[in-house]
Amino acid sequence: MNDTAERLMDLAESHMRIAGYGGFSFRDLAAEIGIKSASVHHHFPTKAAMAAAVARRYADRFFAKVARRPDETADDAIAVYRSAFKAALDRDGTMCLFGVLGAESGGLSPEVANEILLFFRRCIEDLSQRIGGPDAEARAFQVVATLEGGMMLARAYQDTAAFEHAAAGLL
Amino acid sequence: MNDTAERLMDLAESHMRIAGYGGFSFRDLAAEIGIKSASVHHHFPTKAAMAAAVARRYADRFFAKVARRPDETADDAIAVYRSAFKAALDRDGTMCLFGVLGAESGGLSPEVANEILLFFRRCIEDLSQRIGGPDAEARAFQVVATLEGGMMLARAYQDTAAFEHAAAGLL
DNA sequence: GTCTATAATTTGATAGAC
DNA sequence: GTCTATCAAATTATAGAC
Repeated sequence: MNDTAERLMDLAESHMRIAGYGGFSFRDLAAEIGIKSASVHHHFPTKAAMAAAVARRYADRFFAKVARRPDETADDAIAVYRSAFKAALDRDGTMCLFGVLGAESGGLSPEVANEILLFFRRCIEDLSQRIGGPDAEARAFQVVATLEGGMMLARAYQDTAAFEHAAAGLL
Repeated sequence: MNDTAERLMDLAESHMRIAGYGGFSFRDLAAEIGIKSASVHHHFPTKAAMAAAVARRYADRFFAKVARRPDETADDAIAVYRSAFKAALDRDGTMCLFGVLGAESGGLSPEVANEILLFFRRCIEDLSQRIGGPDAEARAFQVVATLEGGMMLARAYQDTAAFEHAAAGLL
């Protein structure tokens, strides 16, 4: 992966986390790094392919960040997920990429919609195992829903305190 | 409010709840009821104004549906909100209009973004009062976040069971 | 209230030179 | 890897007739 492609993905991710899939065009990205939109197609054949690539990179980084700790408890696992989501919010006030894309997934191409499904399936599966017990899966759904919903509220309020309030009751 | 405007709002709401603000055009709506896009501008001056009107109508209906019951407990109030959100999901599998718009609110015009903020503020204020107690506001944020996030997960999974799992732990 | 016609802009994408 | 040039399509919106 060369440098220009990385910078394009950085910009695409940033725009999508603010305004969704429709929140950027190849011309926007090209202008921001000083090239032409035709050159963007050299790195990514279509917009959908680019969004899918950005989604995969986001997922890779996310799951590296929440990797299982030795001797962790169920509450530890939940805290790790909460911290991972919160980090993005604190950095620049933007929400989880998959929270944005998931909300508008009904209008996205199958290749992007599939990445969304893979991300959340993996979240639920991983968290369920780490929480354990009879209601682990339902609890995992609750944790992910609360964190994603909390980020959405923080976005609407333009105040990260909304996320803190929402997530406070999880532990 | 005449019949054509109502039908246009019905369609706009449906499209937005599936694919967000970018999920419809005036031409789409016009074609679906057999008129031309120029005629849509007779009912709504701009797309943003139309979206704001749809948002206000959705909020009015929502708050009528969750209106406070006599002698309700805190759990009753939470159950009322859960039922109201669930109803939409069961009807056609689409999520809350404000959940979709909230996620992409960073790219929406101020007049639409403001309706989003008003809706969630009113949700939190109403729910806080009906829950009561010292941590009522944080609890209200948690409830709304979990329900909105749960709908988003149900959308991504294309399975309403995801919402059920997420919301199960609220009561 | 709806139409035709059209303007002005943006968008995703391609062909081919350098 | 980036460029110029361009295309076809879509989008929001307006003017003015009926």
